[in-house]
Amino acid sequence: MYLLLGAHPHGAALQELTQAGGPQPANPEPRIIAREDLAAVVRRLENDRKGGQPPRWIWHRTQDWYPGLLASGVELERCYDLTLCGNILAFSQFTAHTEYARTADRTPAEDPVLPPKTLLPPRPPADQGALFDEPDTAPTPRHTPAELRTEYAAQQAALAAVGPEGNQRNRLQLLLAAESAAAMIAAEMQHAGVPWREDLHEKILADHLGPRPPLGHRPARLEALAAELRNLLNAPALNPDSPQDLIRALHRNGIEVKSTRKWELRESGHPAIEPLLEYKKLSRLHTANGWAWLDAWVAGGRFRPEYVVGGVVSGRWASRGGGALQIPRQVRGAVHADPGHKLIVADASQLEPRVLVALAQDSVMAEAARDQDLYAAIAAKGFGGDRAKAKMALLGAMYGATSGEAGRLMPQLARTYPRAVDFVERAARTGETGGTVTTRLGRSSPPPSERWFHSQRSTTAEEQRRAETIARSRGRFTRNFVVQGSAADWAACWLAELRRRLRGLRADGTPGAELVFFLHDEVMVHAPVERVAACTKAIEDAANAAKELLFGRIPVEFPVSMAVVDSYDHAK
DNA sequence: GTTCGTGGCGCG
DNA sequence: AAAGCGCGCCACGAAC
Repeated sequence: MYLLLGAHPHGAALQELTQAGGPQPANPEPRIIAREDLAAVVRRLENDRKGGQPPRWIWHRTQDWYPGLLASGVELERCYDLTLCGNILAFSQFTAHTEYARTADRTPAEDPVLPPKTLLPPRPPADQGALFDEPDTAPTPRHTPAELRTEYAAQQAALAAVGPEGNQRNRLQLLLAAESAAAMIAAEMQHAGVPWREDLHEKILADHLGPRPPLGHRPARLEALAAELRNLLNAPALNPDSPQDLIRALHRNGIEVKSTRKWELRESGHPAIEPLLEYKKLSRLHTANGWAWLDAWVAGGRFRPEYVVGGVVSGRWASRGGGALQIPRQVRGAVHADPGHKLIVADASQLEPRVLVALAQDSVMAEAARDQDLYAAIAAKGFGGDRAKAKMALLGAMYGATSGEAGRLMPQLARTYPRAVDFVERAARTGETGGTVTTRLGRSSPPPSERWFHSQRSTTAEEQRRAETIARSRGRFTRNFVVQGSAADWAACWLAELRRRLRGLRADGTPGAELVFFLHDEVMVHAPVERVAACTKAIEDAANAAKELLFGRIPVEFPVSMAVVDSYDHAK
């Protein structure tokens, strides 16, 4: 059963579709549901399960509906996010020949997520005066069931037009399902929150920085270091937070650095360098994850960031608020399981190189990828057992290193693994010449920038050199895009499969395990101790399922390393 | 006054 | 030792 959930001034407008492919409404007139009844109605429809399957909820954006439903205690099984799926279909090479992609708005959006094309123009309010007369009235509905149906039909038509070759239609369909599931998971994780012990966080801050300072003041430890720096650098008014101020003071003391980056500062043996690096480290803790951060982002023992699915062109998630995807190691001790619970921290080991092996079908590298430690296996084969070298070479190949040690190692890597290296090289050439590359499941890179097109028309030698720089930069982007993006495809399937299994575990109604955090190739599950074993199995099974969904049965392992801990800082 | 670009650094 | 991908956030300081 497919249910369209559209906006309506009174709450929502609901319409049932007779079948997936034929988007004909079962009820010609949408059912209007008052805002206060919505959660109850949705819950009833979700549990109705005609034919065993729960409905698939089709809506403009998961973020518009699902957080409110979760707040009312309603969890849903599946949805179709028209915005996220429309964005994929508008750009995918698999659908490039379709009407949908041809007429899509290709202007780079301010918003990372493009609205689907048929939903684009927000209609002006019918009556401007009403805004003032009835300030509590909901805004004019922008997406009626009819509009949603039109958009859904357009997207399904685009999908149906994908040829069967290379299994492209199935892959794209899988990506749309995984992306929609990801949108639900993001909302659910925000709803659940990361278990965060404020007392432990405050202890970390006090240990490093001293007691909490009055508003607008430096903590004691930072103030002391600043005083020491002013003294050592003979700069009584120095503000170490100002790079300009700082670099002038360093120069006056004969420390000839071009920037204040820490790797450059470490070169100098001046006695001021050590306290300066210490200052920078602690200052970072204070400003990024200090008391102000705690006040702003942690409440009721949970950290609740907003995740932005589709926020990165490669398909990775972004986040808004609280720097959720950059929780520094320093404060991970504050992430702590509730009594009677454990944190299961699972990490897909060396995901990107393994994805590269599978993409390139490099059977020689696949041998190394059957090993738990892929880098060590590669080192044994071509780098005289030097694991660090092997790792640097492989990362360099995926990132497009040209100089330095990584650059020098490239020929060595190419000799042993020509297929894998050739795969990323081809992606780079495609990008340099303005082409598009595509992930395993069909997410394509955006078209070249204005700057790239403009540079193509260069005439002078100087302009041509700049054009080459711009082209190489895009080559590095597309080179990395295929690997990072396909890894994101894998991770989305992993998450969706894991979510399904965790839902199964709590189907009996007992309190279950919750997905509480996701970071590119890592998930965190907060589970009652008696559920830990079932959860670790679910995580493993989900990883295997993701591999098969993407690549079928291939002789490449995607091992998951897991830690069952009370505290996040004990993982890894 | 606010907005925006930059340098720096955290994460993968 | 320090280059090569993707992000978000902070403080600063110039531009508006």
